[in-house]
Amino acid sequence: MSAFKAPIGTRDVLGEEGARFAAVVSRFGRTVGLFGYELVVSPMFEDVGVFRRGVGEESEVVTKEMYVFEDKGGRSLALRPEGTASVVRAYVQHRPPLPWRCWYLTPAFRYEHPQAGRYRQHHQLGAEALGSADPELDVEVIGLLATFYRALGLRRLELKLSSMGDGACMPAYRALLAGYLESRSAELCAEHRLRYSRNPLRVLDCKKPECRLVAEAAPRLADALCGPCRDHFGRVTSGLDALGIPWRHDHTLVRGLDYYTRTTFEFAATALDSAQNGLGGGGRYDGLAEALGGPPTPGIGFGTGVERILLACEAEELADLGTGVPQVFVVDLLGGRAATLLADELRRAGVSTTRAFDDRSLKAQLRQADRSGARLAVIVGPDEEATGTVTLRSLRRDSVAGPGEADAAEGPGAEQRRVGRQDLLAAVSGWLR
RNA sequence: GUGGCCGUAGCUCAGUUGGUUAGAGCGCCAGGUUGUGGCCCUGGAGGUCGGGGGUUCGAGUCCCCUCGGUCACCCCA
Repeated sequence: MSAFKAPIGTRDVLGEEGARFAAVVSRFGRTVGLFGYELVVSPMFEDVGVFRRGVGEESEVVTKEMYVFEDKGGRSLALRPEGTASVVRAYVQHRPPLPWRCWYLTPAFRYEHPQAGRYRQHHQLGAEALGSADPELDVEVIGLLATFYRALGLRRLELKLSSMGDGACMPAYRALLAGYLESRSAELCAEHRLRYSRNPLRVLDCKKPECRLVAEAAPRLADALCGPCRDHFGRVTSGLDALGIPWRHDHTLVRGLDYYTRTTFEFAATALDSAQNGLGGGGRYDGLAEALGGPPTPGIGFGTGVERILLACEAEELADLGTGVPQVFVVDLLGGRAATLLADELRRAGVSTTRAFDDRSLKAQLRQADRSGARLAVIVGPDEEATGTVTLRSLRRDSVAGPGEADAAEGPGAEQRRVGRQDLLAAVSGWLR
């Protein structure tokens, strides 16, 4: 096969799916607008250090999944594997007034073996809020994501919540856990027997039965939290309760990115039976700005995958995401220029309009009009031209109501009628109402 | 990175122990209607059977390699 295909793990979104993709994005835009977040656009590639130091040297994403390349100037760059590190880098560079609350849509690249709901390029919608350590901000950000999912009509969701502690209690817990694991290291699975000391937290969500057994009895982070972290977590959960957002404390929620402190959360779609049912997640990253060379600045945010959302909507059979079908289809038997002008007039008036090209037969144009999903055809041919009129024809089963003369041959209740050329807009908008 | 399953028209698939010019449905295009879509009828276009090599008189069918898809592990959106 000599024709090119999209690279492995990537895909083209078009047709019906394109309409749903656009609907998801626009609904996110509406939601963040409701919350007063501003759009931030940052580059799709960054100095590789942004991710190494931001996401974490030890993380799976950085160690094995990054697309790293050298440009012609010898700079070492990486395609962004996620959104947060870039946004925080932009914050450090521009220092916008705090609190800075923003949102984005970005492709994300990870070199992984593709499978259901997982691609080498996927798309994330995200929001970040920097400059406040107030737990009410955590509640707002999680609430924003919940509001968005609700706006899409998603119902079968589970919110998992945890706390990663902070600079005071996390290192102590890590040491405590490492000590515990050492005492039972012989019982761990082959992989973790050798690597538990490098990142003890990973053992907690290892799926191997032997590790699970050891993890059951391990000291819990929730019990090791310092006072301030415990208070913070309590304020977050009570805030979610107050907003009526159900949640579940998940001790095994150890998110893969190293920058998280305190609150971490993840929404899973229970309607999805595939292995990848995580819709979106995030957390607080109070040390991230500093790690990227900026002033200490607390922050919290999330990313959510558009492809996963689309899968979840499909699983919950949410058909009504609003497709981009036009309202009017102009049929032109005069060679095509008349359609250009009529479509322009309708579009200027805010009526979404499409038309045919290549001067096809009336039959062919109407067939195309039917398929387009438009409600109404506006037909111009020699007869209309001679009489200064246009013909409005219903493309549905209903008849053409409103102003204008019913087609003499069809009588009242006809599915098409003639109106004066100058009455086009009034007749069309009357009909579409 | 590891493993299971699968690659025949745009899509979903059929193709008998290897045997003539590779089929169907849907979709697309045209006609049946001197200006009327949806339903129906008729016709048409569209395939180097993923690619390469091998076995054979002969390969969509058998063997090897390779590329791709899919699902799972790992990890994550």
